[in-house]
Amino acid sequence: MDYQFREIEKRWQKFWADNQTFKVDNNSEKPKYYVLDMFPYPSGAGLHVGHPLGYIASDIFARYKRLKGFNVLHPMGYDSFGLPAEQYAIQTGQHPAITTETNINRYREQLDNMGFSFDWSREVRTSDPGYYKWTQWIFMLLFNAWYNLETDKAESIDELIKKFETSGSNGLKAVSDDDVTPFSAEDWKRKSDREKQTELLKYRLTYLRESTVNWCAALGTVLANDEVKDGFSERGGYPVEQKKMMQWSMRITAYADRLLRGLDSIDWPEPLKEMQRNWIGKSVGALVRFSIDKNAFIEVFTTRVDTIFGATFLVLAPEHELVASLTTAEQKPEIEKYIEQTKKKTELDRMADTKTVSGAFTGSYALHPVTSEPIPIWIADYVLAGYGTGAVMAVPSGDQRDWLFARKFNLPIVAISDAQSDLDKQADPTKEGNYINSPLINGLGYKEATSVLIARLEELGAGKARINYRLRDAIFGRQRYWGEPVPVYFKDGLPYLIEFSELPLVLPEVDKYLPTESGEPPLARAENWKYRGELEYELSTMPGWAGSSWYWYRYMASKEDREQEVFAPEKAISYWKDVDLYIGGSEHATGHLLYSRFWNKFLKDLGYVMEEEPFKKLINQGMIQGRSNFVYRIIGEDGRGTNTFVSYGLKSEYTTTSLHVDVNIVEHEILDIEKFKASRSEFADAEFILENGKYICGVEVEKMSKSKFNVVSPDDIVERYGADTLRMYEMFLGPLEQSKPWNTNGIEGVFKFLRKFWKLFHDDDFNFLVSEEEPSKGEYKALHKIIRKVEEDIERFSFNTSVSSFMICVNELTDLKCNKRKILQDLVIVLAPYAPHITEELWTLLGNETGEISTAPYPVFNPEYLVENEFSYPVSVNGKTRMNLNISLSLSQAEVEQIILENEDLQKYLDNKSPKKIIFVKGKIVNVVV
RNA sequence: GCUCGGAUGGUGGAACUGGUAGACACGCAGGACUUAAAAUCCUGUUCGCCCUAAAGCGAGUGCGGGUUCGAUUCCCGCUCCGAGUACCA
Repeated sequence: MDYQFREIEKRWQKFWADNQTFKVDNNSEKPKYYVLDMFPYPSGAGLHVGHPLGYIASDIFARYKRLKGFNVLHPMGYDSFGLPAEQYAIQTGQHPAITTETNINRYREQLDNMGFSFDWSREVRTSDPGYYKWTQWIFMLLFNAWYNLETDKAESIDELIKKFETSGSNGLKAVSDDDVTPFSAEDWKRKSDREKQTELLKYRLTYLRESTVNWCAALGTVLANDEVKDGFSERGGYPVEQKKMMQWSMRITAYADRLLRGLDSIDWPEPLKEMQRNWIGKSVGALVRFSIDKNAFIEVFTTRVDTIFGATFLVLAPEHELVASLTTAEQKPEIEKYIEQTKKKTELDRMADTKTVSGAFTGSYALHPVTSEPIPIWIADYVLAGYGTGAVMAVPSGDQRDWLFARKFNLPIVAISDAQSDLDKQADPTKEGNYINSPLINGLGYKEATSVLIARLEELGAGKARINYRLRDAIFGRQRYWGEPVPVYFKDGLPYLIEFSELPLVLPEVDKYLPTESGEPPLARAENWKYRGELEYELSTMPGWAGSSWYWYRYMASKEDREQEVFAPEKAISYWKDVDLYIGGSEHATGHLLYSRFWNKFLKDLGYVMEEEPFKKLINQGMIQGRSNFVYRIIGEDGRGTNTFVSYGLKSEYTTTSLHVDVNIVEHEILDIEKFKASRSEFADAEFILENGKYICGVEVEKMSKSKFNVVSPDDIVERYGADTLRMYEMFLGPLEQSKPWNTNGIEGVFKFLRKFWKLFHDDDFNFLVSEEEPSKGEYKALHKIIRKVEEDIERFSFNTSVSSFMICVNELTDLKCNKRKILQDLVIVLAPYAPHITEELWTLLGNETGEISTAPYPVFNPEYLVENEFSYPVSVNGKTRMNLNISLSLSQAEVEQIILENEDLQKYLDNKSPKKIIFVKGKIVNVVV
């Protein structure tokens, strides 16, 4: 039989499902290995050919590790709460659960079609109450926790209450809201229950607070910073504005430093780590107070306290709380006008317009903390209310923005270092040279100056060293329906957790998925919610990242384990520990991957998990872009489109307009004219101007999307070439981490390879036939070359070069007409991770027990077969290639040198001079220097 | 603007710590089989020169320098492309 890929693949996929071949056990003597994919959101469009790239890579790795004797956890699930299903529900009234279920079934079908070795018994769905019960549980843990800076970890809120009871807030080192006021143990005891709860809320790791949030009116919800891109929502692209609202937040800032430090201990791509570092945005500097009068002062944050003597004015953000009280009567109109102006600017304008310098003078002055000189106070929108203290000391000689501002408003520019130059043209932020015009630090360099100054400021009570982070606490509530309900109810306006025994707090049914007329979230419509009427429930739901911030632990719980009342059994967690290899896109750098690290650290602090970091090694697979094809319609003289299309190469001779054409009717840029005519009635009688008898289409690389007719479904490829070809071809396309456009130009080559491989085991009449003969040395050499190569490639995630090596190996064996069992059996195992179906079939034909290839022993590389006695290789003289020498590897270096000296041909090139130097590389002589 | 990647034939891409650049595949050209086509197989394919052939010569990894016996690989400067980020004090 010829290579009947569809029949083989379907049969094995069924076999694996029926036999639960990839079901993994938590009790094993084998070493563990955890290979994880970022689980998908099941969208209505299904998978396109770009989605499985990472899954294929992880599947190859998982299968390889299994063959290598590891107990491999390789699960899959769905991040099934999310906006699209809800938007669809709003439009059609269909419950998001139904939409989600349908989409999941479609995803599953597509995934199964590609022969992945997932343990589906461990599947998770974030929208499943049995799952989100534990998401809610983690929320409750966070609510019941505070961050102790002394022990540098999260602790139970009961510990904090004990501290308050014994010593009040005295000596407490904790992460909290800014507005905490000190109190004694007696004060605490005198507080009412309500007051106590209000105080505790300022310490809880998830808390309710009025804060400025990103409000997206079109989506009717708030968004986290990472869900906003350039002033628009990431999902849907709707405008986002700033709004003050009472909101749930997560105190991720408590973990800022640990999140930063942890990056050094994990094997992640450097760009990704860099993104997280920037997002956390640690800056080391100082807080400095500029006093206004005896009772009031302006506090600024600066990373360059050494430039303080160059500070010639202060600038406040227009929203700064002191602006109103600082504005003098005569400056009032100007200030008000300016604030009015900045309010009108949207967030977008403000970002786009970074060149215009604008501001207004308040009329007030503050005193320089060291020199006591009066310094004018201005406001300007280049100072952000949300960062630092919302106020800066402006040093025009050292900071370009301050310099521009000083120029525009005629404020003095004072040089502070003898190394500064060109101050009339621009600011010079150099740290070189020695300070001038700086009373305390004149003559000193950067390093000493900073510590001298901070010491002095501390002495004066006017400043202190301070580390500032750009990272904000994460807004946690969403005014949406399709998410996890927050397990909280309110009493007297204060939040309380519902009882653990009431979990999961199941998402109630609603009549519509829209906010209520009074603007409350959709959950306000839920009339039959349990305890509704008794309890005033929190009406917002959790954000998309909640369910994905711990899901890898749920996979550790086997199906049986999930009956237990734990998120994952302790025993399972201590066996699997962490994810050894995580594969997914880099777009989650500042979202999912940061939140997951945060929750993981928190769970570690409370002793629920073992490791400080959840994902030891991470690989970003590149995006597969779409490759759009175009036809060119000729524009007639009347300016309207004709029904004549001109081939790409000739289009410059006409006026044309380009039209996307479905990539599925184009092959090697040649349009299938018949299919094109049939595709739409208006094209039925289209005419074509051809080149060389063909219609050549134009090409462009774009994102894969339905509207561009460039979506290629994996199902079509599987139907045509088989899953094994698809898997190998996606790997063959290029390095895993690189983004590349999809094209099928080379897929035939991979398909041919698999068929050749199949033919090795069959005679000319396609009857299975292998020889029991002892293989030759050459045959062993071909085999062991591939064993070594594939091992090396897989270990460094260079799957593309492996595919090439397989092709070389099979070509060599074909040339040798090798059909020896001893060679082929090992080759099957080495290829199995890449092409699991065909290898499983051949494994069975070879007489092995069916379905057991995944537990076969991986062949051991034997270097003996690769040693060659005679090498012929080029030898250079002074770096120029001259001639080939035959030299035995077994000779010593001295003997080789002797041969060179005696070689007449080589001597000619050496002009009979004796070589100065003979260069050996790995025992080979490569160059002779005269 | 800042940070991080990248640039190799007609195309996708190999070359692991500096050691025969262009593996492998696609495409293209020629050939075999065939009445013909498809499929399959074989040969050639970086560019230029030379050529009856065997062979030979020269250039060549975005551009310009440098280190080295030797550079796609390391260093300096530049150009272009991609990603992230953006008034962060």
